Amino acid sequence: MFDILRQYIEQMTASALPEEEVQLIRNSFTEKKLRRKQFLLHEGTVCKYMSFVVKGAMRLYSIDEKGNEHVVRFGLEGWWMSDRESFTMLTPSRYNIDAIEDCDLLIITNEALTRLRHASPAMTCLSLVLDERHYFATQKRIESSISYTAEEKVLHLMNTYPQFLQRLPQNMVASYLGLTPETLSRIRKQIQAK
Amino acid sequence: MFDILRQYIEQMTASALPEEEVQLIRNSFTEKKLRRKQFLLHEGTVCKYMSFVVKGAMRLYSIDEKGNEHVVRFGLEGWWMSDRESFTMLTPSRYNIDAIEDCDLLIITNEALTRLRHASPAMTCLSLVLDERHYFATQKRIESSISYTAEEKVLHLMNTYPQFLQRLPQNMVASYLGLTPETLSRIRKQIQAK
DNA sequence: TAATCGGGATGATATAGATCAAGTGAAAGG
DNA sequence: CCTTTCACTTGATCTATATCATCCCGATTA
Repeated sequence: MFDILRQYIEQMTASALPEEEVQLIRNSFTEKKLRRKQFLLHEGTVCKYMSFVVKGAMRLYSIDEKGNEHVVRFGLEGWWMSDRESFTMLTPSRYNIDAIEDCDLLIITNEALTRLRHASPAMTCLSLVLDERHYFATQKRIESSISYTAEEKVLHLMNTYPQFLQRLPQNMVASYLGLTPETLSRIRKQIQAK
Repeated sequence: MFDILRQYIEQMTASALPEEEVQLIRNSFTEKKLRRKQFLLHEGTVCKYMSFVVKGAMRLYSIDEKGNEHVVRFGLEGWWMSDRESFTMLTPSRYNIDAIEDCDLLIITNEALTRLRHASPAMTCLSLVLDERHYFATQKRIESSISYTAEEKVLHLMNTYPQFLQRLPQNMVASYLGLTPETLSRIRKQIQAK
């Protein structure tokens, strides 16, 4: 399980990890399995773990006063999941994280991550690279949410993350796009027809 | 002008800058004044500068095929402005940045910033702090854009950035929220009536 | 003193997308 | 194996917001 993370880090930082650093990193993470529908984070609690998704699919979502769920983000293989604000600031989260499919995770506490960042140059580098990519991706997502029609949003998603529509429940993808499931269903049909 | 940046850095990193580092930082930035409606970045060109807004107001926006402008982000005093993806990757930008009011800026090139980050611990720390804050802020903005009604979006903006509605043209704020100027105008009236 | 212009307000109307409701098929769970 | 649930589709209707068209006002500019 850890080998996947190791490969991932070497790829993202474009450098081989010295054996010493591999051990350091390995010892900082814990394996965790989550069954479908199990929670990694409950609203109102502090997000104790940052988790690396080795296998499976997760989502981070909020629930409004009317009880509607709003999917803010998905996590598939090779993605990180946590409510970063809660994780970093140790404040109670307004979000939930649960497993959409059975998951294999590698989790790390805030404390361990902080220590690791100081001890491992590769982890420092990884953080920078990920923050940068996240910045680019969210800017595009914001732009699409303020400028695009529903159909454009779906087409854009099909280009950016084609896996989402193939793999994840459509009602969750609809929520992620800020649409209703009915609208997403109709628009897909419409797109298909071309 | 530079003193503002210095204070800002000391505040954000919660530590006093040694004089040597102050000089290093000062020498990395250039002063630039921009008159209202002048551009810092034109779509199709590479974003050469990251700029710190000492005074004034700017916006980063895209233009769609129909010629509509979409404001992705504003920059007021104490904010940074650039198309980070273009700035970092040296790729042509799809965005424009121009001045909404006359601006005083401190600008830095990618090369100088990279050098500075290596030479100045404070700048390294600043980058981390800013990335983190940006992460928190964009997650909330995405959540609001997928979950809120128009009225909720306006109320949320009034809580988060009350300056925007007082200081910036309403049509630009509407665009930032993904609404039409007419809708924003009506909703404000409606909110006022309570 | 106009004449112009850009931002904002407001009314009338149109429409994209939401909501409500029903039916279907597949899969989860006892 | 049944049966209960859930995701998805489709149709009918509703409504929030967009669009279109004027009008207004204050700030430039001629």
